[in-house]
Amino acid sequence: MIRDARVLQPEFVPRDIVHRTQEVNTLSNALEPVMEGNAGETAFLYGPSGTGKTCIAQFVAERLRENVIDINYQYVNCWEDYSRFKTLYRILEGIDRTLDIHRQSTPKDELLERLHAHEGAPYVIILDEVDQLEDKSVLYELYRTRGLTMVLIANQETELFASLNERLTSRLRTAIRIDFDRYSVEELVAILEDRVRWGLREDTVTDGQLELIADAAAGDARVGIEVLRVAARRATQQGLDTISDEVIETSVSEAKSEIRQRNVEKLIEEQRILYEIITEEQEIAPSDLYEQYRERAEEPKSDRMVRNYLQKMQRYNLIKATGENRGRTYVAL
DNA sequence: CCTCCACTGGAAGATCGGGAAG
DNA sequence: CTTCCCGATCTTCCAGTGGAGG
Repeated sequence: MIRDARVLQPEFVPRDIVHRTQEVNTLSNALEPVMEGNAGETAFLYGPSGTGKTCIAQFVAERLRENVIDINYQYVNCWEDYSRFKTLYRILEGIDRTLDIHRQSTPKDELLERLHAHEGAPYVIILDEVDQLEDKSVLYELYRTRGLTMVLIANQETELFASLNERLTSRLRTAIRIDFDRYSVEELVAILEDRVRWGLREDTVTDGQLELIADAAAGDARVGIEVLRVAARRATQQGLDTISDEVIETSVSEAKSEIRQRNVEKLIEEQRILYEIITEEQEIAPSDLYEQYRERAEEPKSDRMVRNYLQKMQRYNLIKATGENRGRTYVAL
């Protein structure tokens, strides 16, 4: 059934983009000066998750690298590398192969100095989930770095700019802005068809079934591809030659819970205790939550730290805080 | 309406762990 | 070995906020 499992992985970047040609062209134009060895325009990619922002940024950057011999390119996920240090470290990794990766502590600001000292080929960096950056001033420092071209990815413009200071805001106002809307069912079907062509054997799934998947994914390609992956795996386990409607139906919820499970696995012990309490209670007031946590944890952290944990869990879309101040409750999703 | 106080989240400083320097 | 420096984590303190309950 499955011909090439990599094609069904979430991080897979296809050889051809079947939609979003407008967005691809706009981003290509922004990066055009890199072809002549100059810095490109700063580009902003906005849109909900699963609308192809990351995919298109990587696609355009990869294509650029194929056409220009002398170019450096690095993808940074600011969700994982959220601190100033980690971000700069990751960016340096893209140009400085001799950087001693075992060295945990470096003299203060040596990272930025090294980056500024770098002279040579144009450097294109993609900063994904840039709104997750703890210290946004690093963006200003990067903006000022010669020869550096930034592609910034975030969910919402207003949310991102709210966390930036004026100096940075006015600079970034001139950046090229590209909006990504949710995929329509037809577009999503086309994307899934493409994955099926490369990832699965022929005639294992009908167009009608892809429509079913696209419909359940509600414009989110990540969910759609995950459903396809789970369905193909299930059908294989059941010894089927083709994917049945029944398999798709059960795969939708399984795919969604697998996406959630992957996030739960990223939690540390303390956060998992909190997640457990909240899922048991469904909805809980802050003081009750703090109390129950103190009872269950072997060495409970302070309430302030618990609030930090809760914020992180909200970003993972595992829980939700409703209401403000006294009216606040935490709800399991 | 007003007051109270539970709750949030920023700021500053302490502590931890690991690596480098002496 | 000790001392210093770093980033990360955590605590302490606290100002600001707005819903609950008189």
